[in-house]
Amino acid sequence: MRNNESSEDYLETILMLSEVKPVVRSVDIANELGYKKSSVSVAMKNLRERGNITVTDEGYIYLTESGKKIAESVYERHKTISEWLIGLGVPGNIALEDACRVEHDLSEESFEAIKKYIAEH
Amino acid sequence: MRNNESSEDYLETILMLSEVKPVVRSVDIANELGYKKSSVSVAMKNLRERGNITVTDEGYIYLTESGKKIAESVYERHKTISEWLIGLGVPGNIALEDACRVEHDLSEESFEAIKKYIAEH
DNA sequence: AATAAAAGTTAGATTTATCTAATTTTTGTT
DNA sequence: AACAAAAATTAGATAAATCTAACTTTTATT
Repeated sequence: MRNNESSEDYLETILMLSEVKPVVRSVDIANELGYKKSSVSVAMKNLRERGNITVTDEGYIYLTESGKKIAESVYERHKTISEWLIGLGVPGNIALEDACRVEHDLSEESFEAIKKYIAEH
Repeated sequence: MRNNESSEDYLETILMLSEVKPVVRSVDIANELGYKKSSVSVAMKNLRERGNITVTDEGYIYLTESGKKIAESVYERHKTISEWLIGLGVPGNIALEDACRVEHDLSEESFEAIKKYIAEH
């Protein structure tokens, strides 16, 4: 029915992991998301075929330009939404969980409007 | 992976339709949501089995108490979120589409926090 | 009452994203 | 080099929500 929520989550996770680890492998993603390695393996194959990631011979995963663009967009939403919810008094763990879902749901228009509003208040 | 988004949508649609129509039938839901009759038929069977709706011999669909509770909760979110987005300058049609998605993804805590914030501003 | 139209149901297909289990490949340690 | 451990892959299963196509039942019209 909906969008590429699953793919967006994988790309976002690759970006987040790459900020704290020297290299990102399938097994790192599996641990981070709580999925089985086999699920991640299939998902990486799809992302590779769609040109959103490259995988080296050693199994190191890198975002392509298109993948990075998606990942950064989702990650920005994640941070903006979770910080905003926390600012409204929502407990951190709940705010983060909610942000993980809502980040995929908003149109560009709505997200920009929210961002602008937050910046002004 | 996630919640009962589909079921919540059906229940919300039944509630919305019941506000503007004397009775609600499967075909009305199919038209409203743009689904095939067969899909709605299966979905109504599930909602019936879960005790969220009753269906009369004539095929009229009514929410049970539990169904109404879910539907009203989702519908309130729908209205609150869409009105808020519109208030931020998001075009109406986009705000409504976004609300249709976000309404299923917010925790009770986050929704209440947003509602409280809106009421105070 | 006969027939057409509308509504509802059933069976089977499709897609997506996960899983388990088994296998293969790679890496690291003795 | 041999072996164990870790990582990756493959094949097949499952679940959810939709679809198409065919069929049945109900309602409305002549």
